[in-house]
Amino acid sequence: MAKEITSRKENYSQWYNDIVNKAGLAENSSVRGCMVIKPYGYAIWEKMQSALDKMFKDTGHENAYFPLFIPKSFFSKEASHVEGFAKECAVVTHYRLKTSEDGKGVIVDEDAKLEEELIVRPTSEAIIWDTYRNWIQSYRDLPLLINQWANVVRWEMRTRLFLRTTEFLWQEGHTAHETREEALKEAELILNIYADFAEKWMAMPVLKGLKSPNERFAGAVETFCIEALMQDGKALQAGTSHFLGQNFARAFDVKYLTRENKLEYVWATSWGVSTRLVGALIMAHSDDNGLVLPPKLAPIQVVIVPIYKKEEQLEAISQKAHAIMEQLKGRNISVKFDDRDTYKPGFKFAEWEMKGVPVRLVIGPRDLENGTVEVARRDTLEKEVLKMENIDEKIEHLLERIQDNIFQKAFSFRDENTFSVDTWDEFKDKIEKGGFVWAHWDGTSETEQTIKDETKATIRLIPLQRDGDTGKCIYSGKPSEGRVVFAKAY
RNA sequence: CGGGGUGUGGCGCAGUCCGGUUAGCGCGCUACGUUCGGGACGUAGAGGCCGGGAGUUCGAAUCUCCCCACCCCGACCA
Repeated sequence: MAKEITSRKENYSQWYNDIVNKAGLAENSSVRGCMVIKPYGYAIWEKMQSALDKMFKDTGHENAYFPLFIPKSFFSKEASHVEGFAKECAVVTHYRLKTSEDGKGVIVDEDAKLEEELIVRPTSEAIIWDTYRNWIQSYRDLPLLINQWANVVRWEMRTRLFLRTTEFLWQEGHTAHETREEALKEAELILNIYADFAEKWMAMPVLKGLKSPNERFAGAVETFCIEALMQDGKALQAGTSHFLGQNFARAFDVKYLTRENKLEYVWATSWGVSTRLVGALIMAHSDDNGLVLPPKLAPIQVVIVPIYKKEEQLEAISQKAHAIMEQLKGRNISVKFDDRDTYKPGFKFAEWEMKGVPVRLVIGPRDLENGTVEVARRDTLEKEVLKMENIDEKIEHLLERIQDNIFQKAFSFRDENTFSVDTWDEFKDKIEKGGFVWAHWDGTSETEQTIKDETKATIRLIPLQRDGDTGKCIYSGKPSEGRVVFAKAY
């Protein structure tokens, strides 16, 4: 039929595109590389936002908003930061248009050239640290714990809906602290929040770790990350939390008076997750029938489809449906009654399946007679007929089981696709097939780069605790302090 | 930036080689009726500067030249 999607086996990236398209999450816009996030996709992002926002606030962070534009000179104050982002910055050079000579269009007014060009933020460290200089004077102003929800622009060469777009939405936290230890603790706190969010809300298991110098954020001393495994065996960086040391404080001259009345540079962190998480969510759970959403992030958790022949039947069913809706809303379950009479039930089943609604209730004449309702779950596609009594409680439990089940499924998948190897041949073989590959590495950038050139695999993370499992680097044979996780990545 | 490809109703395409009345098809859309426990059907409709410009010709979606845009594959990346 027209609505069918490509199978994962046939063409994984086409499958992904089909889901984004047919579930109505997003579409390409007229602007190259930029997407339009459609209402259903945006609703998922809003659910993510509200959960994360609460977690940030519960740990003492406040929201603020900084400008979209960054003066070029600010941007260049931190050397490695510029180097990392310079290649992908959009630059504003003029502030006015005028009608063209032939009167048919508009052109840039060359007389309206900006004295100093503005960079469209690829991230906000520069403008924020320039501001923090004025906000921070003494240890009493610390810690400064700020987050902002914003859009950023990185001029990417190749884009994919949600996973990599020129403009994307994210949150970026920027904190300032008295001590190195405190800043490190903050970076790890956020890392744990990200991991918790991924596992408890997105039902997506993640590994936590440290980035190698090659993969580290431009301007950071350490980058912590969470990494998830997608169904095609590729890794996806789902969130990063950076310990910035005093790099930005030095670059922007942000000093504070210590308790001992001495001037010191402050210690910093920054951290972010983006709309890329929506892409991760899709690739973590969905199947060949469409999107599969974890109940906790599903904009619609339960859909009710009526089956009827005559108008009177619909009326009786509507009554039942509305009663159920009231009960479910009382338990904070979002529910939609799909009483459109322009589509047949079969069509609606397929459509809600495509959109990943976790639970579908079907009420028809038979159910009215028997006091039952048909309950179908999206994750397993199983159907059962339940008595109407305590239906709200049953559904609440079912949603919990679904949340749990899709996490377990993703967890087993990762488990089955995680390997530990000791030889170069084994390494190449496993990397080729996909998955996380634990292997010894000599700790040098050169080796990492060579491995990347030869296999396209990168070090996704270095585990936080290295358990003394020393060995020999799979590539160079030199000593290794412990295994690190390699994978091909998005 | 290299290499390949494609531009035709909202979407997916045919037609282009070999020029010829009114540019087709499927899906979707609108109205009405019949249907309704896994993607319904009938009837009647609406919807096109055939990517843009310049040529050749009695005549161009079709031939020639020049632009433009987008997609795929590589180098870069949350």
